Amino acid sequence: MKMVRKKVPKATINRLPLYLRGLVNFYSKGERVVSSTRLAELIGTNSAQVRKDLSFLGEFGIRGIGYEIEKLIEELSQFLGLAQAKKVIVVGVGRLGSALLGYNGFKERGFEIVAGFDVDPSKIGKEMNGVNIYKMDSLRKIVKKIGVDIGIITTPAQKAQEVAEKLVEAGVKSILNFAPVSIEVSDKIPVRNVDLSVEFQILSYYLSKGEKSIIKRGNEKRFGEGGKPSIK
Amino acid sequence: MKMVRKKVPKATINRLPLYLRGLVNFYSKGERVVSSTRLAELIGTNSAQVRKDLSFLGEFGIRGIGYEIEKLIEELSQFLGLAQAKKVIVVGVGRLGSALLGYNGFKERGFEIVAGFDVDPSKIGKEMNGVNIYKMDSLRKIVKKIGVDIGIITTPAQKAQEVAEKLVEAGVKSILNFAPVSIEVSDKIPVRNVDLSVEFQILSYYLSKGEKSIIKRGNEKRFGEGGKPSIK
DNA sequence: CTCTGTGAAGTTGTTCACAGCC
DNA sequence: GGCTGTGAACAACTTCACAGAG
Repeated sequence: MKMVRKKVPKATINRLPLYLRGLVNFYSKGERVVSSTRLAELIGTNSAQVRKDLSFLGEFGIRGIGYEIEKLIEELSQFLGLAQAKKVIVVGVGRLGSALLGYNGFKERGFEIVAGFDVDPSKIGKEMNGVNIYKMDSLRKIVKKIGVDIGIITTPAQKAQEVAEKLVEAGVKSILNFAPVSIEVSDKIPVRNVDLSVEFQILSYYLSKGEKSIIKRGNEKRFGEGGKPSIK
Repeated sequence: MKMVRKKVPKATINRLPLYLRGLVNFYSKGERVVSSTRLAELIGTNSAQVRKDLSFLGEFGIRGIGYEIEKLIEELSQFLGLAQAKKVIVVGVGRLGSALLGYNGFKERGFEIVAGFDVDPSKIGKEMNGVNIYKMDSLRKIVKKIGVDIGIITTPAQKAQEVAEKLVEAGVKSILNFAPVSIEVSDKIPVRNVDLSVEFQILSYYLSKGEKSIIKRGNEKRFGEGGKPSIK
């Protein structure tokens, strides 16, 4: 029972879902084995990177052959905690919120949107794509009842911080924020931000520079609030 | 006329739009000067990081005081190439594509969506939020005519690669891809990928680990295709 | 005394290069 | 001969710590 699996770098964590995506794709095309080189091409890195990344989870390659796709998918899913389905809610059923409610691809991947919330009376009580829209006041009660893994914020910027606090208070375990502000959650709740204007602006820079190709991958950590430095 | 401004790290580039966002926010609240510490809190990093990042663009802080917000906004906008408005098209007017077409926040920030494209005859010829939807066959002609800075891909995964190639071929200068596949563009065209399932899966990992807070920021580079290493 | 700008130190992440197994 | 796994070298990025300006 060896428990001390080496610490997996954040940068690696961010790539694992991409490997998984590619592997599932390969598998559905009938392939059963894949080399690090092939996987690397797929996500725009090199084979050494792939081998190093995968080596953090264990040794499941076969020298001279490659990786058995089915087994790798299993290992990655396990490692990423995808074994059980996750429950997701969407707060803010505007254009983007509606688009997310309407997309069925998440469910296939184990992320089920179980409720929507909004303040607009014309939306409350309706259902979209089989998902009920509730009023904000019900958030706490519903979250307590069904247990929610991920809360998506698709409200206007000014409401985002307030919503984030309500989500945490209600017991939502992590947050995906689409509002164009940084939200501050006092707790140790994982938060990821997706700001499309930021994406545009980064592209704008490379455009104006006449720069080379870039592939975006998530990254950047922070602990709690203050930015306390760690041990030294 | 000193031209050899130091190379700005990718990690810094990815943070600049966040500083800009925060500065605009501060400014609209009537503030005129800001310290590195305050800016750092805003995006979840520390003051040394902020000062180092800004120092790559020049010296515009005032010792003992801080940064003049208006000036910093100007410098950042300039640096990111936001001085002239950018033209954007959306290929794939499904749920997500429609949401993007309907959102007016981009225009305010200088990114104007000038056309949509789809294969669905029921959408072609319509207009959404003042943007005309064209058939895919018109892509080349329209892009040639108006000049397009950013092409957004919101098609199903199977079509994304094909669309990417058409965009490049038509002369679109950069790509923002929402389809859940890695696209391969032969040219030196900047590409950024946003895959919401990937975001979910990264959150899933931190959830299952009971891990600390993370803030996502884009990152990861690649040159052209092969992954050729650089000079040694 | 406050807050910036920046070399230097420290940390994290990537690539090399080769031993080991198929 | 082909491909993985991995220490060691290298490169990128972050944080420290302090000189210097207001």
